[in-house]
Amino acid sequence: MEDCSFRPSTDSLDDPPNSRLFLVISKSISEDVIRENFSVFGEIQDIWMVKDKQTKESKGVSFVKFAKSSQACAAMEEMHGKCLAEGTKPIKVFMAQSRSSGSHRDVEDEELTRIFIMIPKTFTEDDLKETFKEYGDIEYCIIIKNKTTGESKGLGYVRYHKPSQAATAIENCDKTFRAILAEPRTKNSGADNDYFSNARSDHVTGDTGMSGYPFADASNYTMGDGRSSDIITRCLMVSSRASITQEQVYGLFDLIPGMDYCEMQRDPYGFSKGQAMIRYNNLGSAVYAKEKLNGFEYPPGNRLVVAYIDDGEDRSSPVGKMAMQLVAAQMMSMVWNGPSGPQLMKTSAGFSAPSVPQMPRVQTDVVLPPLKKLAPSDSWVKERLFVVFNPAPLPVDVLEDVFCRFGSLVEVYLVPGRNVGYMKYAERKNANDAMAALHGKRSLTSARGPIRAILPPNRELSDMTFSMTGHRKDDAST
DNA sequence: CGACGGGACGC
DNA sequence: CGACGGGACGC
Repeated sequence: MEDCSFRPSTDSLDDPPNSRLFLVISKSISEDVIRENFSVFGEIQDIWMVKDKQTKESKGVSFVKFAKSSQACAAMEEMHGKCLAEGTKPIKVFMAQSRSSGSHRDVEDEELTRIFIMIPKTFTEDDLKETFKEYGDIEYCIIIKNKTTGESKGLGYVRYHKPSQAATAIENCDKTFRAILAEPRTKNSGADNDYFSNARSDHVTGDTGMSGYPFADASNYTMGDGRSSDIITRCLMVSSRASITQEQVYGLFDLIPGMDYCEMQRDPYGFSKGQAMIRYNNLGSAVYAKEKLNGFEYPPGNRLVVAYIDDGEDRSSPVGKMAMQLVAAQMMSMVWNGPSGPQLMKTSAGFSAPSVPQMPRVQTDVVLPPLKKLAPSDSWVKERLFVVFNPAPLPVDVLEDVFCRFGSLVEVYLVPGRNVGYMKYAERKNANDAMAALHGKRSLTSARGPIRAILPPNRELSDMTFSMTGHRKDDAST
């Protein structure tokens, strides 16, 4: 694997951290003797004895660089206090301070024996112990909990007895634990912002919008609501506070097939009014678009308002309104969602939709597996797909629809303000299956541009890249 | 007490 | 082309 004995000792950086030892030894000890005694602990990448520039005489100080921190730690533990030759003083072995630190303070075991990890919220301290005892004797395990509710914050500490045990755990435990050495607790300055970090809500995209947003209550229409704005037409008006381009509106509403018109509204002076008109060629698409996109955060944090507008062509009598809604909703439900679309069920409550095989809400030339349930939200994420959208992200529910089909999808996360996101899976195999199925295939509804995704490892680079080409419903004929 | 050298490019 | 959000302890 990583023999690389030909590699010149170029690594002047202390990489990985804590892999270089600082030795205080008798001036009479040679480099060869050091090598003999230390190479039994692992791959030595470099030995450097500090010598007087003129006399070339050893100053009794050496550095030994190992490939791994665990090797350096084991050597330190075993060799500290040993005599390397008759009549010489016992050697001292410390972890070398990182070259950039500038400090020459001894690194204490205290700083090398406690690891800090991310764990599922369901993990108990006993689970922690069971998981991490294979790397060495554990002094204690602690899970960080909310002090008032006692609920786990998904973070923990494991204190080992020896630095080599902590290093081995960091090197060998599952990467999803993100194990690192814990900063010593005594130092208050580093992480004293507990109050801020603890106040974080789970919803990154603030929920502050609903209250105080003038259009907030214009969301889903309700049955029996007699407002005159509830006429059903093929024509929609979308309003946005944040500036939004015609491209973006087009991309968003074109996700629903049947759009035949989309235009930003401008005032008489040509300034955008933050509104756009969209017309579909059928009522069902318009109903579905309003249902799905009204209140949708786009860009994240900006709640779109979508309402029907009367284009003079699709007036419906108040009497027929409800029937129209039900028919349109049911139709779209069959086409897009299968019988169990959560939002549409609200509209057609009590109405038993015909049983239709699950059809994806997206159009692909890939045969997608059937819908699968999402994994529980507190599932441990073992793999993520990194997805790039162009020009704009697809709605989360559409992405869920596609990516859940390979199983164990935990969450779709879109990076706020960027055209990228992550599909998180509880099982690596499912993520790989999604890649295998979608790699190079034309799929997904029309973001009018390619969507590409890669499988990023949690740490390592990966060359597994695939692209999904946007597919417009209305170019099926071409 | 006991702390920082050597070497150097390929698209 | 395009890349992030979590993560710190009452001694």
